[in-house]
Amino acid sequence: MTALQITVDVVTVIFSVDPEANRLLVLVCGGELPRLPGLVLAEELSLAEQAYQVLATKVQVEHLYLEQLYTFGGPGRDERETSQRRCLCVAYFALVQYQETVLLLEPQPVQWVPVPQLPVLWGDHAQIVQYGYQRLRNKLEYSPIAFQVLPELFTLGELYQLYTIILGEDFSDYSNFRSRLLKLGFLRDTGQKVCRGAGRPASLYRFDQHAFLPYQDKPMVFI
Amino acid sequence: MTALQITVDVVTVIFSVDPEANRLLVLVCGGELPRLPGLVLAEELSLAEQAYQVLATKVQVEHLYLEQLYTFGGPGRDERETSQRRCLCVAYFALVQYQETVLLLEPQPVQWVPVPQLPVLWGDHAQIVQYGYQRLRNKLEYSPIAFQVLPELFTLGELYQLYTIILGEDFSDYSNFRSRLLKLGFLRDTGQKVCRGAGRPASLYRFDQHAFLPYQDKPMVFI
DNA sequence: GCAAAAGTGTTTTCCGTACACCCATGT
DNA sequence: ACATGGGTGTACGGAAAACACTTTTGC
Repeated sequence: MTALQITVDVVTVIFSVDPEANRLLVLVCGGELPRLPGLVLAEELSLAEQAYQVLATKVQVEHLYLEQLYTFGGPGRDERETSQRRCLCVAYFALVQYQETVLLLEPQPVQWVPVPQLPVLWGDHAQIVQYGYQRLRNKLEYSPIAFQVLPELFTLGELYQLYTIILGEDFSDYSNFRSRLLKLGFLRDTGQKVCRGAGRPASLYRFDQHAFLPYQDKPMVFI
Repeated sequence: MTALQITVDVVTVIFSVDPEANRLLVLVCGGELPRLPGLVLAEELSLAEQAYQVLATKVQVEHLYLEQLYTFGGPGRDERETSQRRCLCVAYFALVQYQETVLLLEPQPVQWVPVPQLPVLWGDHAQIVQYGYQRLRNKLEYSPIAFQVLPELFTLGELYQLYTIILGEDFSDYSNFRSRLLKLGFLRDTGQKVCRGAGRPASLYRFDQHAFLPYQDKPMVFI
C-alpha cells in the first residue's frame, strides 16, 4: 500500500460590478471549456497569499476584497484523480474594483462574464461560482466590503447601485437605504459635490473605518 | 527540484451543551498538550465523511450537526512541515447532543472542557476552537441547528436554556424569545405536558421542518 | 402558603416601508 | 421648461424590549 498523493488547487472566484452595463461579472479563463483561475499549491505561500497570486496572474488591480470560501474535496470531483492521487480545491472569493482592473490576457485568454449568463464550466467550477455568489450577497449585508471596491470618495448613488446590482433592484428603496446608512454614522460627508450628467450634484462620502468598529461582525448592518 | 508533498489533516471541533452544569463544552483529546480530534486524510472518503469519522472515533452519538469550518494552511503552522512537506488542516465544526454522547476513551483519553476554561492546545488548535465558537454563535441565530441536538420533543425552557448557554444570559428575555418563536409558526405544540421538578408543567414542542422552509437561509430568524 | 417554573399580556419605543415632495443641475 | 438624479420628510404598521401579571406545579 503506497501513501496517498494529494494535490491541492487554489482557485479564486473573482467578482466585479460593472456600473456602466449594470451587471455583476465573474472572471473565467480558457476558451473551449472555461474554468476559474487557479493554481496548484506548490510554493512557500499561505493559502491566502496563493489565492492572491491566482488573482494577480489574471488581473492587475489595486482595490479588492479577498476571503476564503470553501474547500471542495471529492473524491470524484476532479478528472486528474486516481486511486493513488486525491485532488482538493481550496476556493477563495474576491471582489475587485471594475474600473481599475486590467485583464492579463497572456498566457491564457480571460474574460468577464455576467453571472446570469454563466456558461458551462470545467468540473465543479459552476458550483463554486454559485457558492461564491451566495457568499457575496450575504457579505454585502453585514460587512463593509463595498467600500473596498469603491473609490476613496463616492456618492450614495454609486453605493446604492453597487448594492442593487448584487442584491437585485428590490432589496431596498433608495431613500430608505440612504437614511438608514447615514444614521449609522460611519459615512462622512466630505462636502465636495460632483455632477454625473444631468441631475442635482451629489455629495461625496468617505467610509470611516473607525466609526464602523461598533458594527463589526454585527448582523444586518446594511439592510 | 522535487514535487511538494502535501499532508491534509481533517480536524473536528466538537461542541456540546451540558444543561445540568449550564455550560458549553468542547472535546479535546490527549493528556499533556491536548489537541482537537483529527485524522490524516488518507481514505476514499469525502471531506465531510472523513470529518464524521474523526468524530466517530472519539464519541458515540446519534444526533448531531456537522459542517465545514475553515481550511488552515500555514506554512509554519505545523511542526511536521519541512521544505518538501506542507501540512494543511481542513477544520469541521460539530454540535452534538450531550446527554446521549458516550466518550470513547481508547486509544487516547478524551474529555469535555468548558470553553471559557480552555487549556493551551497543540499548535493552532486554540485558534480553530475560537473560530468554531464564533461560527456556532452565528449559526444559532439564523439556523435551526438547535433542534438537531434537542430531543424530538422538548420544552421551550430547554430550547431557551440552550440558547442562553451559547449566546449568554442577556441575549433575550425568555418571554420575548418565546412569543417570537411561536409566532414564526414552526414549533408545534404536542399538547403533552411534562414536569421538571417544581413549577408549572411545560408543553412539549416539536420542530416542524416543513414549516421552517420559508425561513431557510433568511437572516436573524431566532433573534 | 410559598417558591419555582410556565405561560400571557401590555406598554413603550423604535425601525422598516412606502410614499410624497423639494432641490439643483444639464439640455 | 422639463427631465434627471440627489436629497428630505412623514405617516403607518409592525417588531423588539422591558416588565407586570397569571397559572400550575412541588414542597
